[in-house]
Amino acid sequence: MNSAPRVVIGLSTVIVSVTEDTPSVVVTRGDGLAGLPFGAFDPTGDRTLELSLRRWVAEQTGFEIGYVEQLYTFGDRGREAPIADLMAAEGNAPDRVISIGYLALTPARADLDAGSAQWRSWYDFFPWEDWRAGRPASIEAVIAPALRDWAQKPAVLADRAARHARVRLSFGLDGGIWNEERALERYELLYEAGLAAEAARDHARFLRQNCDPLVAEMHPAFGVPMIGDHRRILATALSRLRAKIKYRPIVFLLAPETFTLTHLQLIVEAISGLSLHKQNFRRLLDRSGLIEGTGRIDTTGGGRPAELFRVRRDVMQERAVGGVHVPRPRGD
Amino acid sequence: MNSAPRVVIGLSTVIVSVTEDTPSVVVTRGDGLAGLPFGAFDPTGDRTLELSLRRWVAEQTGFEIGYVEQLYTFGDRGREAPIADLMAAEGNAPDRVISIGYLALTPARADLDAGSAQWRSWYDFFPWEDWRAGRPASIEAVIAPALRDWAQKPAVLADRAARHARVRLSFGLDGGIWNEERALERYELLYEAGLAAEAARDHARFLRQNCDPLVAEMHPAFGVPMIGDHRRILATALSRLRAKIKYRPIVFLLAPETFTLTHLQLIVEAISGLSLHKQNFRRLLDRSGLIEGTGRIDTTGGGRPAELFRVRRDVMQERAVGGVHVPRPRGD
DNA sequence: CCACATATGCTCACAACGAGCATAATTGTT
DNA sequence: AACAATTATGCTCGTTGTGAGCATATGTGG
Repeated sequence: MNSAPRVVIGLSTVIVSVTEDTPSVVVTRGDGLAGLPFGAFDPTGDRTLELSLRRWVAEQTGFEIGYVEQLYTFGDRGREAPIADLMAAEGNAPDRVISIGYLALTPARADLDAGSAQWRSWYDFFPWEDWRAGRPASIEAVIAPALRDWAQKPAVLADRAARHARVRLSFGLDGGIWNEERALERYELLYEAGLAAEAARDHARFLRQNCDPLVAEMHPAFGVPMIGDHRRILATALSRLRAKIKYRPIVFLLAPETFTLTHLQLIVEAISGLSLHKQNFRRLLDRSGLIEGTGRIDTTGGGRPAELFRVRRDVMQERAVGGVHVPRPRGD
Repeated sequence: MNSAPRVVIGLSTVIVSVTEDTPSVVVTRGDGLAGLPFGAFDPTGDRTLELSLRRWVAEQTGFEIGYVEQLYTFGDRGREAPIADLMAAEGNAPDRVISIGYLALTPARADLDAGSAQWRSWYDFFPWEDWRAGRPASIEAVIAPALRDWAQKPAVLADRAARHARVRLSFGLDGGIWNEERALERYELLYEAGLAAEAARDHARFLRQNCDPLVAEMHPAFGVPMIGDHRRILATALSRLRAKIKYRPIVFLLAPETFTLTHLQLIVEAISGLSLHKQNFRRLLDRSGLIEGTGRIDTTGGGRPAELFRVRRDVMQERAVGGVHVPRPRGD
């Protein structure tokens, strides 16, 4: 009965939280390989996509998520969402899986219910994205050479030039400037160049080979792989969050009720992967009018105690803008 | 046979072009009510969503689209994509329709093939969004009173306050500032307030009534309605384009090969719905380094002839940013 | 009392930007 | 030919934004 093709909508969520200086995401350990929380949309039951998402995230991880936004819808054949495998294992393989990625932000690292989910730094998956202590050495040592090799491959000169330009632009090599927002672009480039473990897996799968090349020797500089298209979705979340933090006051969704300015700065630095000028960060926040001091003081730090601030929720909504302005290097 | 639920992926495209000072989109006339070009994704045939889109846009309108980006995926029950009706009419009703909106930009208004498609100003659908000649009178005269009525309806004080705040924020009433990027927010508000004709239709449909309330008397200030969720997708496109034009050099995708600076300014003004300061616009473009003068001159204008410029395509790619900076009013 | 650490306040130079004046090069009119 | 009308282009001026760094305040532990 070859009636209508079976389409399944897979929803995957990047749940982000920052503790101290670590930006964490919820991953499911599952069969050893990390993955995002995911589930299938119920076409007959769920009224909206987002409600569906909230429902099964609560079921799976045991806590209610607050802020959620849609990231992107993927539908490439050959880069299927892991729900495809799950259903195939049940002898229920769909003709096609459409994968919708979501981003959720939570202030504190809420305790996770089951043992199947845990928090993990997103820089485990993208080591090259953390520039807080300067440019990661592995870029020049490992990633750049591999990408240059890839760029040299095409026979036609123009193709080589195009590849070199892409490498230069996305990774800021050869005097180019680093743009932290281009995280997705960088991951996609590594995937295309066969330097993401997922690329080898998808390729083997396409050839219907039965090996599991994810265990193949891949240099740690290229990060920890994930199931299905989940690292792609995570990279999308990274890019979106880094861009949005600049023009919308969403940092506060990641901060606790009261916080010191240093605390807030650590969150922004964790997200953007850059280190910021302390005094200017304070000035910016001061002028934004988005926060107000509580009289209280935090004495847990080493030096002079810091004042605790809180968000002015009334102003939050009003503000069209209200980002935190990650600086560009000037004349450098 | 109630086996697997039938899910259909509908793709709709907002194809944008600007001629003179009119931002146009391709709409299909169809049964009298305007709609965007749309089609169903073929789960077994098409390799990617975007390829599917390009294929049937070419089939339907007869020209190849260039730049395309995904907007958003809608799945609300009760606000279905028009493909649901189309399939239902064929006795082939799906259990659920997921609607993915796309935005395409073309420089010139390419000739449309069949008679079923035509270009139309997007301000026909959103008259309140055009502030180029100052604040539209219909906002204060028609829209604001209707929204204030709606905001007064709830019995609980807090609900009324919340509604008033939303109205004030999105439409910049009572001293609030107008943010042209919030086009989607404004349309959604009008829909929720029952001031978009589509809301009445969806409501009647939900009640399984058979009337067609779209023909009901709705003041022209609320704009021309569209089939299905297409005006929602169009509003999404408007918001996205207005935001993106500020930080990415995408204006040039809407401009011809060579153009005068005034021409470019007209495009930006048409998109943003605002009028800009001429000299500052020039200075900004000059400093961006994104364009270069051809020696040639355009004499079609009334006064002093203007120099023709072209894009420096090499620089286009390099630039992380490169928007056109629509100004905020200062101290107003 | 001192070294140390962190928080907080302030200045300075320069870039970005909103606004408007002035000038240049056309066409059409008297 | 002089002049108004129109549009393009060049420039200035004052204000605000911002990168960078110095200086001071306030806690801790020797």
